[in-house]
Amino acid sequence: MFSAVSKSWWANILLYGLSLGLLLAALQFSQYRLLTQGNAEKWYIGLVAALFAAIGIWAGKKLIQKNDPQPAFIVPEFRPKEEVLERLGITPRELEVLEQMALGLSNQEIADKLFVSLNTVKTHSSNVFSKLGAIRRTQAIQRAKEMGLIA
Amino acid sequence: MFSAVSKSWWANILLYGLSLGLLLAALQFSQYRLLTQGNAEKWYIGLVAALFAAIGIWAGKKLIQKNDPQPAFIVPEFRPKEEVLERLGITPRELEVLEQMALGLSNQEIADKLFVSLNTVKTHSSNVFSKLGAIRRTQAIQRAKEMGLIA
DNA sequence: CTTGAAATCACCCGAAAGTGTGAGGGCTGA
DNA sequence: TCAGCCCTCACACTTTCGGGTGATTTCAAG
Repeated sequence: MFSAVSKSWWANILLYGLSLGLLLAALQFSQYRLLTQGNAEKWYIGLVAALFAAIGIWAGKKLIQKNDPQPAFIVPEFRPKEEVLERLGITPRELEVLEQMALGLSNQEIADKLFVSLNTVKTHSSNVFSKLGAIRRTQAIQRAKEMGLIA
Repeated sequence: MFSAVSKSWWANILLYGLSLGLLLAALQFSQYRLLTQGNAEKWYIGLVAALFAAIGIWAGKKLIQKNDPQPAFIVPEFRPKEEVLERLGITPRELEVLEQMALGLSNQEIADKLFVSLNTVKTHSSNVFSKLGAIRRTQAIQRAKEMGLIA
């Protein structure tokens, strides 16, 4: 995720630099044609200014959009924070139960989905609660979300 | 909310136009001083281009930040989607109960917090469940979140 | 081989959640 | 004034949760 953001960012920087370079080149080229006509300078300067303001707006827009970590449609791929899991001693199975809980499933439904008994799910969820310092499943979900354990 | 956005937007347009005008004026003024020095034009043009690119980026940034409702760090201020609330017929009080539920509070705690009886909270939550098509509070929370009703 | 963590399951019991029904008061628009 | 919505509360009932305790199995590390 971090590398992806950096990559987009550098791509935009390069893109912006490239566009700026190209425009400067075009500018250099047309300079000799226009400057010979005498009083065209003020229009020329104005045009350049407007053009670069426009490209600036465009570039700024692009940069901001990429810097914002909330694209929401590109890659919502979620990864639970391993360090928190280890610190709290939450096992993989317990995390699975926690995830299903957050989806709004009952213990019985989780049991069916994970092919274990209802009692097993209860045990797992009880362990999760104590490890999260929660006394209700809604509380556990809330805490897990703000800790980055579940999406 | 809508009027505020429009206001900010127009303020930015005005600000940008003003800056552009000032720069053009400064440009006009310095033109006669610099152009007399002969080969200063290319540097001059480049400076103008860079300057306007910079101001363009700044303006674009400002405009985007105001237009984009997802800045994430500037204003986390959350607003439930009114159209969804109306479509489902969820009343203000029901939404309040829903929000407290999502924070992991029990019905009794919600009752204490909102200064109503436990039975009242139960009634509200029952109504919320049926309106959201949920049969459990965790499910209701999940649905409400993906519908943008709660944070 | 022993020890321990993880996963599995069972039973009991109290607390919380959720359902259904009924009802009264306040406010508003027809 | 009256229908309709909202908020409020009650009570009985069923279901689900959550805590506590204990047990078995598997598997990997010591």
